[in-house]
Amino acid sequence: VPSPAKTSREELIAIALGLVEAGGVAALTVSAVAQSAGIRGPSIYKHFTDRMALLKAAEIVVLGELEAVLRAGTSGRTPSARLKSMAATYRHYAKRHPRRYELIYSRNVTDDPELAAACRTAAQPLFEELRKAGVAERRILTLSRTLTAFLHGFVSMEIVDVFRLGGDLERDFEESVTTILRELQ
Amino acid sequence: VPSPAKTSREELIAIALGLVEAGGVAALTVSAVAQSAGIRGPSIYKHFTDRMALLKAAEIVVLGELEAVLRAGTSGRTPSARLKSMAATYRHYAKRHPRRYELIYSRNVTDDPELAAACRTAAQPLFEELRKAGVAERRILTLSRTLTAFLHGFVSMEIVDVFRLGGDLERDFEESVTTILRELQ
DNA sequence: ACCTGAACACCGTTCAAGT
DNA sequence: ACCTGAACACCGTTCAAGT
Repeated sequence: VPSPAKTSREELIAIALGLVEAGGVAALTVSAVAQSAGIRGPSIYKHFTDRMALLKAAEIVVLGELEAVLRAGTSGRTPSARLKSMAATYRHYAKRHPRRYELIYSRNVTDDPELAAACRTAAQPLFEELRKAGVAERRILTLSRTLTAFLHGFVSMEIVDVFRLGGDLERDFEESVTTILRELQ
Repeated sequence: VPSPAKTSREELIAIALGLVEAGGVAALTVSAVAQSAGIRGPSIYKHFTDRMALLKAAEIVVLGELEAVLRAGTSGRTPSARLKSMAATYRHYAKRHPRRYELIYSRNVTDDPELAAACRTAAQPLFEELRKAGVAERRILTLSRTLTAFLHGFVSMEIVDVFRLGGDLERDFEESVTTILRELQ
């Protein structure tokens, strides 16, 4: 006689994301997820092997969301304009959802093939734009690394507020992107 | 009748750094530090207000170390060569001490004036080199942000091994730095 | 002044028992 | 098949008691 499911994998992931959004990665505890779902802590283990698996599932959702946001936020006529709008979109996503963003790079899970695939998917829009921009094939990987490293570094330092030295962050961000993409005329 | 001190603030910080080096930030527990120092967990609170204070003290040590390493590792005749060697030094420090590096950006402590001061100190060598390189004063803050954001982003993605797409990371790093510093003739 | 054991409220996780 | 309570080994932290 099976006991009826009070929740589902999908609902648990949604709850997990809500907890992260509200209180950061540390707030994503097995007990808190269970409580929100109306079950007891141990029951979580019927849906996920452990807390890390829950974290991983949430990370994959965020990476998919980021990809969609990047695609939707990229506009402009020139390749340069499109890449700049994509960079701005990346930054705004991270600033609007700092907890979700930090989840991606919290690296609780390492060396996971599914997560690696999700990372590549999230990076896809950038590759496509660089290709459309006519960047030489052997230059694409390098330039994408320059840009993603800068974007990740800038927004994570901004979220954490390392930039306490004043100045105009909007302007600095734009000038930085312009510097990095200078070769695109 | 005072009970004799079995340890000191300095020893506890050294132990804390050793634990981070060995097992990451999560391995820095109050009990583990206490055990290494030959005292019981609760006694830690006679030396530090809480675990965060211990973390903060360790972070400050690492930031000081980073500054010293950057100063020692910067060489070359031209401004461009000096900045490139500083960038390479930064990367090598992070790769050699990934756990210590991640401690700096783990951001367990936020909005702390002492920590902010230590961050500024660690960033000082870069400002000095940019100034020596003759970069216009109103451009220094922007360019330093471009470079530090890139450096932090690159090494943290490298540590975590997001770069699973092959290619030559050494070359990509150097080309990226060259791109960012292009304006230095 | 510093160290201690006992205690508290929390973790993640396992497991036998329920339905 | 899923949920439960009890249990375990861990956290960080407080506090009264020791010296």
